[in-house]
Amino acid sequence: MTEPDATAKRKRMSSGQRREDFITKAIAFFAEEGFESSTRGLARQLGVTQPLLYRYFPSKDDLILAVYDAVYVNRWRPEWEEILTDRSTSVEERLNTFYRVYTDVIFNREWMRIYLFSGLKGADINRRYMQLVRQRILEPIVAEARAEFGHPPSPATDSEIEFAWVMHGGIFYYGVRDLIYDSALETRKDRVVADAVAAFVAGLKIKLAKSVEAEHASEAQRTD
Amino acid sequence: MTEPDATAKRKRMSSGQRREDFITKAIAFFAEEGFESSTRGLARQLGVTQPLLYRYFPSKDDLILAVYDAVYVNRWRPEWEEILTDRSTSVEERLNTFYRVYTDVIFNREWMRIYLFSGLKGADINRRYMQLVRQRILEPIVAEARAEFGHPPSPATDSEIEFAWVMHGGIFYYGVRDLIYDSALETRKDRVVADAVAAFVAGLKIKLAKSVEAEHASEAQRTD
DNA sequence: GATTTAATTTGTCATTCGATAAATTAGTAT
DNA sequence: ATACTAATTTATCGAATGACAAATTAAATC
Repeated sequence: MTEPDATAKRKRMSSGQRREDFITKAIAFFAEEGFESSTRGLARQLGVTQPLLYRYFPSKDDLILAVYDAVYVNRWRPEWEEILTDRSTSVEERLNTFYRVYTDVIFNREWMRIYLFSGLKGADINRRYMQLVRQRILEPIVAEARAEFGHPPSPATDSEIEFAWVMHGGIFYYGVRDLIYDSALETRKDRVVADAVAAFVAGLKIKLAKSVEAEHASEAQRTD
Repeated sequence: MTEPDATAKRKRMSSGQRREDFITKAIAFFAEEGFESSTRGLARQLGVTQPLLYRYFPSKDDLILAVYDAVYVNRWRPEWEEILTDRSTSVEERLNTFYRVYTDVIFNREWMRIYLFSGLKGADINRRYMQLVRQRILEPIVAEARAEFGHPPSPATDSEIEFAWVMHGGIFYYGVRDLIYDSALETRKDRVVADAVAAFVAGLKIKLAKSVEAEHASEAQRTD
């Protein structure tokens, strides 16, 4: 439709290339139209007939699983975890660096809409993804902050992780507002992230200090 | 299915009652199954035949519009805005009170899933809702904070509103994690809100002070 | 109890859906 | 050029979809 289709009939791709092409374009298609959209509509965008899809994927659901894999698994960068634990800079700086590169990956219409659609279709995939975020991102963040603030390295409490989740979710939701609703006011992403990170770091410092206080108090009078 | 259907054939509702009943149950149905689900499936849950729906709503889309109205318009409470501007207590306390009652309304699976589904179906309704949140909730919050911190009452900057959005979005996303993904760690809602609010208030105080600094500096040397 | 009104169901339509089988055709090896 | 292989299309199935028209039936009115 938009493309002039240079080689009028550019048929016969190799099996591997075609499969990759299908997945790439299926991501774009499902991101816009949702997973309930027809395989015929997808085939139209692929410039191919609908039954051909079934030579590469046994069923529509299998194609969707391949899409999940391409988005959630393949786009995850192990370096992210290294950024957060590199103690040559402050936690605040590391958080800014991390969210800069992390949002470079997830702040695009495709990723976000696939994420939202998949979450509504069935919570499992998103739950798994959120567990990954928790273990690989939020737990290290809290642990590193504890260390920097001079607290003993005990496992993060649920309440602390949840506090990190609120920052993370706030930044994520900023992306949703910007990329899905075109409603972001401040478009300088790095500035929004910097403000959120600064508030989180300062907030966590206070929160950790308070929990130490509370612990001392309860230790003194043996009360919960 | 779950209900034993007490009055085996409880037919003939009044037009008004039936319409209300349809909308109420359509909210629950579409929240679970999505707006693409069939009118026959909905009719089954209503204990009624499918064509009857078309005596009350000209089309499926009209029914969906009625659902939007019931969720977004009818559940909005004007008192919310009063809570935020009641200067007999601190801004932090007001924010805690507000988010307590606000989340009492929107933190339920139905509301949240309808919100997410409608946002993916077409951004308009959600954009309108977000504009309402901005004008009636976030603008007042920033204005009240400015006043409490002794700043002159100038209109909130985009960056300040965005900062408030990040708190709001963080709290919202906490609800999503809790109610849609069953993945909230800290289930004491009020505690999560209190932490988020405290970090926001402290963060905004610093942010406002910084922007005053920057303004003075630029005034002194006539530079942007 | 007969009549009227309006709520509800039965029956049906043209489309669209995911999926399969069989026919075709492009590219490669001989 | 011929034969073979694999990519792709054509044709088609049964089920499900939104919507409409006509028949039915419960409840209100007389």
